[in-house]
Amino acid sequence: MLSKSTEYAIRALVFVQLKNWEQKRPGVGEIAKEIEAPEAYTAKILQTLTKNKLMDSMKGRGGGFFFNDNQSNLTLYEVIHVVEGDACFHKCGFGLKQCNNDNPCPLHEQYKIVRDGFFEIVKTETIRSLSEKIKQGEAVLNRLKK
Amino acid sequence: MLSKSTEYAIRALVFVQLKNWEQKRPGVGEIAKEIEAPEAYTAKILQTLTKNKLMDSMKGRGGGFFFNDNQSNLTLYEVIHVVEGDACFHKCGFGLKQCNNDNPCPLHEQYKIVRDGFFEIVKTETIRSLSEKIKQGEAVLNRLKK
DNA sequence: TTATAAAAGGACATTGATGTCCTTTTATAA
DNA sequence: TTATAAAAGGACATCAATGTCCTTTTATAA
Ligand code: FES
Ligand code: FES
Repeated sequence: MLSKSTEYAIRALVFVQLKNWEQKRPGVGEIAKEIEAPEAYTAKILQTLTKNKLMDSMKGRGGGFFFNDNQSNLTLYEVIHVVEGDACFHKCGFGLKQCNNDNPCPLHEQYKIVRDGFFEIVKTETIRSLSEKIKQGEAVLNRLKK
Repeated sequence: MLSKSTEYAIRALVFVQLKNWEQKRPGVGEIAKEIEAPEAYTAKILQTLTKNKLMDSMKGRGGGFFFNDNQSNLTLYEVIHVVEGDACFHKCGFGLKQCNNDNPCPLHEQYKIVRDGFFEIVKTETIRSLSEKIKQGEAVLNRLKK
């Protein structure tokens, strides 16, 4: 399971993408409200994302968050990697110090399949691909009452 | 990913099963050492397990932990349920308040497959099935140097 | 019957994830 | 040029998971 911070990060990035498509650059307050996260905490997460160049930002009047052309097609994996690290893709499901094909724990064969399946998802899906589903009305960004 | 407590619990139960097959009832110290967990913390987890009747114990000289006949074929799911709850089998992978087939988040279709796959594993595998693999030498319980 | 060994249980400590608040920096509008 | 609005950043607060310590209860061996 992803950490709360990572979930916030992904939803924030998707919202920024959607807004960017409308030629807008949302700010912390607007983003926090949309993703239903505390504003100050959201600010920290956005800071991490921009510091790691997953997204860009502008200070001052009319500022906000946005993607530049280098940052299109950001995979979920890259976000996870930056926000919580990628331990979950290597970890032994049974709790051994390292997962090891040649000296497996009794869950290894089955666990590896789900773990690798999740890895495949986050390497394939991008902020853009998720945003497109939402734009097309095939999925939702939040459960806020209209 | 399972919590550390759950991992300790599962490995502890497997060790108890293996020892029971040798007509022995291990104590906290022996269990903690085998699963490479702090002794006092292990004691707490074992307490939770016995309080919830996943395992039995005897106090006093010659005491220790063991399974009785009602407790054979304990699924990993039951252990997870008792130790950390089963939120991870229901949670939305994108962080929405609830996962909902009819109003899906943009990760829903793919995530559900992985989540349900893991659920299937923990509903199928039991403390006994894992222990058997170890007994047969097909898998290991720890990475302790011999 | 008593000493001992073991689990049970209560209280507290540490740590990392999450969350808050306030100050500093910077870009823009007036 | 100055006031303002916005992100960046530092310091601190809270909470749950993890971990520790000590006392109480209980079963058994001597
Ligand atoms: S060794 Fe446990 S999952 Fe690979
Ligand atoms: S709604 Fe997100 S996983 Fe089902």
